[in-house]
Amino acid sequence: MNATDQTPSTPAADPVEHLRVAVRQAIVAALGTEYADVDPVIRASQNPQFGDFQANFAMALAKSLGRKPRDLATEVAAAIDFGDLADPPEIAGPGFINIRLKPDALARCLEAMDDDALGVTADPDPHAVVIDLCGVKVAKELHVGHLRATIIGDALARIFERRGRLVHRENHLGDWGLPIAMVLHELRASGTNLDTLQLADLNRAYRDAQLSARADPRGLETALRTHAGPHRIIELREQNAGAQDALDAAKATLVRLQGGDPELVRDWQKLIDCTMRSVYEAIDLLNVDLGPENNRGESFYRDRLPDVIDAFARAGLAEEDDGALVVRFPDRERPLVIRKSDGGFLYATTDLAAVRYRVHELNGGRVIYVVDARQRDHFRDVFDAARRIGWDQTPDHRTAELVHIGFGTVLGDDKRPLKTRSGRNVTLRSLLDEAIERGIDAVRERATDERAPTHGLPDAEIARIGRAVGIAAIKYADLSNDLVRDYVFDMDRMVAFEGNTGPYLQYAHARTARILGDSGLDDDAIDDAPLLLREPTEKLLALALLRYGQAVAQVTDSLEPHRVCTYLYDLANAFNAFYQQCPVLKADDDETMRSRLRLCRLVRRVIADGLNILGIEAPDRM
RNA sequence: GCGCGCGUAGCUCAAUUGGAUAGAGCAACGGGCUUCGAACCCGUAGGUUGCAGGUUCGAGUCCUGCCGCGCGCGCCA
Repeated sequence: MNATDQTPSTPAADPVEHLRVAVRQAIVAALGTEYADVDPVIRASQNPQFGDFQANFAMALAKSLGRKPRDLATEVAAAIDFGDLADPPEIAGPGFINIRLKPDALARCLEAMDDDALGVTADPDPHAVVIDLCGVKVAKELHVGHLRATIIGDALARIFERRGRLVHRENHLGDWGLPIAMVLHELRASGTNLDTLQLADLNRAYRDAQLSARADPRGLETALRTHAGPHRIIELREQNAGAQDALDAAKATLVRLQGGDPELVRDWQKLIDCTMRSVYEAIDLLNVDLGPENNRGESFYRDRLPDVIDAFARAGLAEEDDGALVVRFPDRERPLVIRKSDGGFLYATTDLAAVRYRVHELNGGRVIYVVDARQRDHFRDVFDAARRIGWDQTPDHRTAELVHIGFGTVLGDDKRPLKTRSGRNVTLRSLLDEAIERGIDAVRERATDERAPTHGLPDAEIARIGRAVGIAAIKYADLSNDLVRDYVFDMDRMVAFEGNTGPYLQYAHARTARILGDSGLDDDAIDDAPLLLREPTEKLLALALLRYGQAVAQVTDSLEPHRVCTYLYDLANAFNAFYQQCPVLKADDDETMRSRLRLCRLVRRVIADGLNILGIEAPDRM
């Protein structure tokens, strides 16, 4: 059920909608029908002294009318009829119109919100949302960078799905370039049994392949210039020659692979299978919705690449330069190379084929790339090239939005990109294992308290909850700050469970679950309990709950998941304040108790739903 | 050199997309459990939002110029 299914007699959940209608009518009444399109700019007030909501249209509108904003606000305010929705508005400052909801109206909105939709409106746009996420490189173990590309993409996908959009999660595997061929060649040359291939073999082969192909022409130059001993010079010459041999061998392997050599293709598939086995282990721990059905890697586009080149050539958008084919842009120096001088294709070619596929064949109205910020220039080039050739036009002639979400780097406490002590990339798995261990420790420690509902639980259950807590800590820490910024990875802070953290939200959720469980009442007994919002904390909690739908809608618009985090943190704060001040099971009378239980149930649903769209679990106890 | 991004409390981060007195958490200090879970709540203190101009009723947010840090800069992905 969603908002659009509601009968007209049911008041919509969001008071902002009601206020918008009323203020708009007042604007028309005061100024005339030609102002019917003016946005009343209804916002939740930040400070209770300015009411619950405010209408901020007057200042900008007065400017265009050449009038004093305060006079205009006064005039419109006099024409506002909020009926039994709100008290008569007050004018403040330069022309703010402050609005205070009547308690009954607040309760009615909240009751209208108390269904499966929870105030989240459906987005009727029939176009798909395509999300490029994860970014697995075959034969390479996942590291910290993949954490962000995976969980941010998954969270966005969930949020769009929550609003009813069709989402395509695209795992654009790096499965078709020279690096893969190098590893493949290395494995075959070393006689590794590919049927028992392990991640460690892949890691080793990847490293060896990189090493043996690394030429050192500069070292040779230096050696010659500084008249190094003949021994050293011979050594370097051999290394360079060896590197060239290794590269040639890898290229030959690539050519055979691309030519469809059955044996090589079979081995190549084994490489992918091995890589993906470890990827799915991590994905599974992370509670991310991604499977084989989401794989559409570089190899998928290989047959479409010649056509990309032809299309650009036919459209007169590409030109030859030093034997390469490039697309030039009027506003920047560097062109986009779409075909190498040796006739080979590049990642830009593949990306262009992917844009076309995603818009034309998947009918994507928004194509979102969750890839780290360093590739910003690359995607700008690719998107601009795609637009110039018209590949951003959906089959029904709508202009698709192509957007790169360039997230920042995960830093260590030295403010440098996170590395191990020995300077290696930190594997995702090691990060997750530590988070899980810390989560389990915390839950186990907590369970020693006799009052804790986890007291006496079997160890396997403690471990299950601890895993959810540890993963929540790590994911929430990542999702809760602005994507574009780098952030410092600090496990201690994440698992401290204080402040704006995943476990803090899980705790608030567990509190509601405990109360509801202890009440002994089933849903029927709460369903139509009248909501009595008498205490200040009850009212603030109600206002916080009502903002949920807007918080979700905002993220499908801005593509900033951290706003849902901030919202949930505010809600949990409001709940904890309410919890502190208002006894629920020990309320003075039965009516109050049932009202407060209903509030708890709503909080529980919103937190669980909010965490779910972030890909975070909400255990009933912890 | 050119391009892009980022500078907010001692530390880690927010700021409803241009709105009122810039808010949280940590660290510091003070208060609250014989009552639903204290992983909590309430309070005190902490700021020239890198600097300088500009736009306007109003700027952390937009524009210009500096400073600092990071990233990128044709045939790797």
